[in-house]
Parts: sequence; structure tokens; C-alpha cells
Amino acid sequence: MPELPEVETVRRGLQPVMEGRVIAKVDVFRPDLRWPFPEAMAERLQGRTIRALRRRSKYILADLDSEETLIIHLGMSGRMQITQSAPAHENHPAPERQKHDHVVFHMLDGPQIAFNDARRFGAMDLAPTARLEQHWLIEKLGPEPLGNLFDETYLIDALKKKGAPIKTALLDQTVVAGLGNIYVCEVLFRTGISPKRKASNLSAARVATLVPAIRSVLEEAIESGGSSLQDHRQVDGDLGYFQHNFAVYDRSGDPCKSDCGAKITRVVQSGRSSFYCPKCQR
DNA sequence: CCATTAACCTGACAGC
DNA sequence: TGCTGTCAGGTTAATG
Repeated sequence: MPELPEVETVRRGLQPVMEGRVIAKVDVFRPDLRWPFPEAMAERLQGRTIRALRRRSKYILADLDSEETLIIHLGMSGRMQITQSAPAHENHPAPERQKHDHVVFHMLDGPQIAFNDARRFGAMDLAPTARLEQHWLIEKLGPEPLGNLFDETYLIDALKKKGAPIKTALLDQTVVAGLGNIYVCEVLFRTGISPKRKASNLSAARVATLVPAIRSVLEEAIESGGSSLQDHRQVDGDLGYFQHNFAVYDRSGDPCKSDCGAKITRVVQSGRSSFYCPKCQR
């Protein structure tokens, strides 16, 4: 489920139970996810206080009082599930380990948080907080789409150099960091731009419309996620929210929501599905 | 250098 | 029911 809004929703859900709190114990049930876990990960986490829980692009960052930061990526199927809201005792038995729970964080006098990831495309690493921007997973990321460095001037310049279709260019995390397949499709629909259009051929004026569209799509999605946080924390994190608002994603064959009479079409670009309205998007 | 494709892994679902 | 094929929110390594 994770593009930027989903990761932000997870971060906000975890913040009250992790930020400012002590990690009492960490269970690590396998040696790796996408890559091996860092050396002695459990030991380096245990006893540490989480000073802040931040996000960069699709990465969750937990700054520790050891001057290290835990980097977490959810991949395609990763979830952070709060499995217990109070310390375990006889009337409150410890939760059972679910299938694909790979790492469990036990917070001091608090809940447990299980990292669950069926496909194991997720990742965790530890890096010095002061040099996080130089970490190999972080250093090539483009600007945050909701941050100040992302604006019309920047995007016009970045797309000028891209011979790829605009759909592919917006998925490129070095152009802008955090968009995924769903939100790129939605953004292109809102701006009336065909996913097949070459990025470098778009007029500056059309590129400029992408910036506020990207911001509003992401903000609306985060807003929707926020409203289901309560459920997310109590139940299973897999609650849908923003998908009810999709204009094009996963709607192939359905009528375009602009009532233009055309049907949403699916094409494959760079091995991934693009959904768009062939009439509204040119 | 750039752009496209295959690969990583499991699960859900459609069709037979 | 169970098999087979396809597809999935991401990103990297390999290939052209």
C-alpha cells in the first residue's frame, strides 16, 4: 500500500507510540528483507530512545539517542502493525506472531509494533543521523513534493532533460521523491496530460500545472488516511481510504468521471500499468 | 551517459 | 478443488 501518503499515514499512526519512547526489545525473525539487516540491528536498537519519527519520501526515519537513525522502507507489501496497546500480563496476553511478521519492536511499558511484509521488498538499515543525506538509499532522491524545494522552476528544468514519457518521468524518484503508480495516474488525469506524452515535449505552462496537482493529490490522500488512523491503529492497517476517490487508477473499462463519454484505458509503460482517459488526457 | 527489461517474493484472483 | 497464468502500491541490477 505504500506511496508517500500511505507512508505518512503510517508515520503519523506510529508517532504517538514510538516518538519519545524507549525501545525495550526487538525481535528479528530472519536475516534480511530485500537486503541483509545491518550488523547487530537488535542490539543497536534495544534500550534506545526514539527522539523523532520522520519521513523522507517513502522512507520512515527513526532518530535514536545513539546518534543513529533507523531507516525503514515498506516496499510493496510492508506494514507496521501495532499489535498491543498495553504491557503484556495475564489478562493481556502477548499477541501471536502473524505470518510474515519479520521484526517486532517492543516499546517500554507500551505496545508492540510488528513489521509485516509478505513480499519482502521492504528494507531496514541503520546509519549515522548526521550523515543520513549521504546514505545510498537517500542521496539520489529528488525533492519532497510537499516541500519548498519543489516548484514550477525546478520541475520544468528537471523534465526538460527527460526523453521518457511523463508517466515514467514522474515515477523517477530522482525527479521528485514519493510519487508511485497510483498518484502519478491521478495527477496526470487532473492535469489532462496523457501518460504517453514525452516529458521533454511538454510546454512549461503544462508542466507548471503538475506542481499544484501533485501537491493537492498527495495532501488529499494524506487527509483521507488521517481520518482512518483510528481504525488503522486498532485493527489491521489495510483499511482502504483514498481508493474510493480514484478517478482513473484501476478503473479500466469504467466511464470517465468527467462524463466525457469515454472509458478509462489501461496501457503498460515501463512494465507498469497506466490508467487514463484517452479523451480528457492529451 | 540514457532508456527499457528482468528480477526480487508472495498472495489474490480469474478462468478453466 | 485445484491448477495455471496474470497482476500487484517499489526499486535495483542487468542489458541494450
